[in-house]
Amino acid sequence: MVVYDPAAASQQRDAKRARRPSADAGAVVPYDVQPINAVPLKAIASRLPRLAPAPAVPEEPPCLRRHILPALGLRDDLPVHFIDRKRVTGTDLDAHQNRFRIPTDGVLGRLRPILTPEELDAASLLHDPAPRPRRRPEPDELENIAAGDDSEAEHQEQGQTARKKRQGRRHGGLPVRLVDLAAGASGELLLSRWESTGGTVVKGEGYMGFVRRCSFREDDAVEIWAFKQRAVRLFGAAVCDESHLHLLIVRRGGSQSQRSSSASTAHAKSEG
DNA sequence: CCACTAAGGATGCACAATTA
DNA sequence: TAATTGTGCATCCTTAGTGG
Repeated sequence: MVVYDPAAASQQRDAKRARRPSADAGAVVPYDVQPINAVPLKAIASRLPRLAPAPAVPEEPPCLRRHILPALGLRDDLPVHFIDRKRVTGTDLDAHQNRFRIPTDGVLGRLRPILTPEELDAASLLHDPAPRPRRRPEPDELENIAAGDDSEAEHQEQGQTARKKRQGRRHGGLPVRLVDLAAGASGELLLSRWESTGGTVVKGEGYMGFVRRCSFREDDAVEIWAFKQRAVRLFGAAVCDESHLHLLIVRRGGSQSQRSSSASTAHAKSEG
């Protein structure tokens, strides 16, 4: 097993490309995608919030290239990027929440550099929104919010601080697929960063169905890996098609010893 | 078939708790 | 102390059920 180092791999690919521009299909820059350095990384980096030290890149899941990528119809030599690790929370699995939160550090520091500007834009990750201060609205703002709402006006008359929540904006998102060793790939979900909190989530209709089938449970430690197959054409012929961005969620270690057996079961299931 | 209603799903804001 | 994360819940949307 080789620890995958995206930076080192990138350097190797660059070196290869310099020698043999099209010999290594896995290293070919897709014809219709701007190179990663098209993203104004310097500009982004200068505005990045202070990030925690990047976690050491763990080993790739053993069956990733042998089973998962082929099962998804993807090339087995795709670059796979470690995004981050986190502990699954109750809200990640809550049927009413219907979303999976991605740690901000991983999104900004490791996921964002691998996406094109178009993809970043779709996920609301292209620009860093100015942080909106958390504050209670001024009385005149309350009036505006409550305009046309008699009950709200009554509340104010009663000296209550109750107010209506603003209806959230629909953020849309970047189409992604979540992948789990037990559940396989989800349907098309959306990766999006919220304007209000800057939190990044994967959401969508099929999420809860995916969660019900997946191998992780609340309080499990999981790693998040990302991979995406870019379209490659050779002499006008499609060598491989563009795929969705895939986010692989793998349970690793975990604090719950009783879950280790189910983890191995899930792993064995995916292996077999 | 259409209109109405209720229940549950989907979404994202607000804020408390936690962390660095 | 500021930034980040986790949680509660308001709001809108969709769909199933019901009655005319």
